[in-house]
Amino acid sequence: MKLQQLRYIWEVSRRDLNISRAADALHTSQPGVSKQIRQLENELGVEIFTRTGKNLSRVSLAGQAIIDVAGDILSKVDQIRDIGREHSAPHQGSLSLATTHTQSRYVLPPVITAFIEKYPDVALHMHQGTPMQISRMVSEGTVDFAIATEALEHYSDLVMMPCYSWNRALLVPGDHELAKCSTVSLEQISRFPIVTYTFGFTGRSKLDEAFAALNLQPRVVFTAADADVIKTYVRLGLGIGIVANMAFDARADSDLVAIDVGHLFQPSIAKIGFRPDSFLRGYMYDFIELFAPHLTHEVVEEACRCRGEESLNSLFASLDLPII
Amino acid sequence: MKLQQLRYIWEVSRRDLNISRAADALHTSQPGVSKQIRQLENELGVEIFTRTGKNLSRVSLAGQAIIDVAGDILSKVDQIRDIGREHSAPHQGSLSLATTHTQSRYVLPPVITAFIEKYPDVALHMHQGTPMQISRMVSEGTVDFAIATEALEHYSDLVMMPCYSWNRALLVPGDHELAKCSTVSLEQISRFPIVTYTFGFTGRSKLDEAFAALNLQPRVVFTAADADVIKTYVRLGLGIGIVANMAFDARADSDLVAIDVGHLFQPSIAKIGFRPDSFLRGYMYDFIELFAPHLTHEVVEEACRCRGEESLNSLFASLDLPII
DNA sequence: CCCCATTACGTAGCACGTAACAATG
DNA sequence: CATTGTTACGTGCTACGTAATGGGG
Repeated sequence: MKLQQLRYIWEVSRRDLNISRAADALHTSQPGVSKQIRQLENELGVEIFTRTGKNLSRVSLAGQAIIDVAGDILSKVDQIRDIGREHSAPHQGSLSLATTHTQSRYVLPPVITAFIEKYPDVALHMHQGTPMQISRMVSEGTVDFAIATEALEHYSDLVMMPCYSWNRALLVPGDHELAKCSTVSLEQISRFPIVTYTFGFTGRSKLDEAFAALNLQPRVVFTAADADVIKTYVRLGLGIGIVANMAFDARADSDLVAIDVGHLFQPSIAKIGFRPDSFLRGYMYDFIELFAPHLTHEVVEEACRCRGEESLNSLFASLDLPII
Repeated sequence: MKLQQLRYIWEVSRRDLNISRAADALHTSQPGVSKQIRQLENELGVEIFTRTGKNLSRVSLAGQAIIDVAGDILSKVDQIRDIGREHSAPHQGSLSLATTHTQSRYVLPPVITAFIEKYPDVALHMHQGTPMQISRMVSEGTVDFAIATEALEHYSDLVMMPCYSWNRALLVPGDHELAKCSTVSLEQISRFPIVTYTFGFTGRSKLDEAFAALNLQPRVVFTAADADVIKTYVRLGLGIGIVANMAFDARADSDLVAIDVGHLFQPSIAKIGFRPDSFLRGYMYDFIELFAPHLTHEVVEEACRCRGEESLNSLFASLDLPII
């Protein structure tokens, strides 16, 4: 058994059982891949892929188990490479994030600035996507970290750490009748058409819960995945906006009035998540700490060790989060 | 990076950093090992072993991390081999157990008999040792299973499942004054010299606790690691014996009288433990079920999935164990 | 007829073994 | 001087690439 062979079956299973495409992706010849797979199957005495005629049709039962373990092995091989790099060139490497619009547009810029100043030789890759997309990316190992408020729970195999707590702001045009109110109630809000996030984005669920609890039916006339679009339609007078409070920029949005409505909704918690079996480079720990100062190197390591849900929760129960 | 290289550094670190001995163990030449290690170090850009002159003196910081991951990889490679065997020859393979004397002498014989009848082609390896020794063996992967009452807790990285609950019997010679009592108290027992297990063996701790709770100081005049020795000294009249009740054989020990003292002590629970990352062959599931019928294939798989202590406990809380 | 996997075959690289060498106690 | 790791060198295996072959849809 050779690492190449594991890499081959892994890639073939990823590429819809197409050996040719897998060979391309691996920068090698297709007969070579074919032969190595056969050799591995011979050595193990079991078919990994079942063939119909000349094509691979599906993964055998044993094959699936083998490929899963092969995936573990390959990720651990990468881990060893990272350990080497960490000790030979601690300030070089790459860091890839997957985040939502809210994070990358309003929260991350100062963090990224500080990071690239400290680590100019670390190549930064940022991927934006829906909460579900970014969860999948980190779960599959495409990126190192995911940062989001929603959907990270769906992948239970991730380590998730709370970063900060935030709540909402009500945005109205300067000439709106609510503009002079320093505080508003849910009843008042529900009288106006509302522009806010699409379901599944940026804590939308907590918003719905608050109205439902009072048996109010808010008239949501427009939903978008990000606050920039929401603000645009608030400016057009389509309705009043409810956005994450970090999305209001006093300077750039001086034509709008923001009214804090944190007392009306449950706070949401933004989290950072990563695979528990990944090796974290030194600069990755630093990135986390830049983003969430309470998540020091030690706390993160402790969180990695906690496999169970409960022990993780108890670890963070005592910490008080920054509130934005 | 090649699997061989990982095997080499792993073996060298196991063999006290002696490349020559590692090469012997690996059935290859010593220069080959030396060269491959250097190549790996080159590729990773980091020294795995620090050398003083010509000898390897110790493992570097990065080296230790690398070796640990290499160990994981190698065990997963074995796992893949096992998956292959499981599907090509499900009734062939090997099963190695580490158990205490109590288990192997009194509890396991019928289980083993049934097992080898069902799986004549599975090579069975049994290792006997102290609770600490067998815990270490299973933790290091030397054996597949450990079966014991004590010490398995010390290795928290193991999956441990309760098998049966047992308590103690008092053994006295036929002419002893307690021989006619159908039931005895701790006070009565504490009046006589006692022969029982050495500390750390076969539930000895529960025994001490029971006396301590009543502020009694039993006169333990002789301790042994197994019931056979204890019975021998009871026969010699050195004292009365307290042993696990499964250690009394009505036929072979007809010269002794056994008095059940289960009401005087907390019951002990015998457990089976294995590494959570090991691949269990089909016959291994069957072995477990032969030994502890409530531990079916499904229950064991469920237990493997539970990483946390708590979730494991809650899984078994509802099961009622066989009582011996 | 195109796509795709397998077989055939030649080559280049490399892992491994033998032998010689160096350093350490 | 015994033990141990490294360097030097030759060889045999094999992984891989090119080319040819064969099935399926």
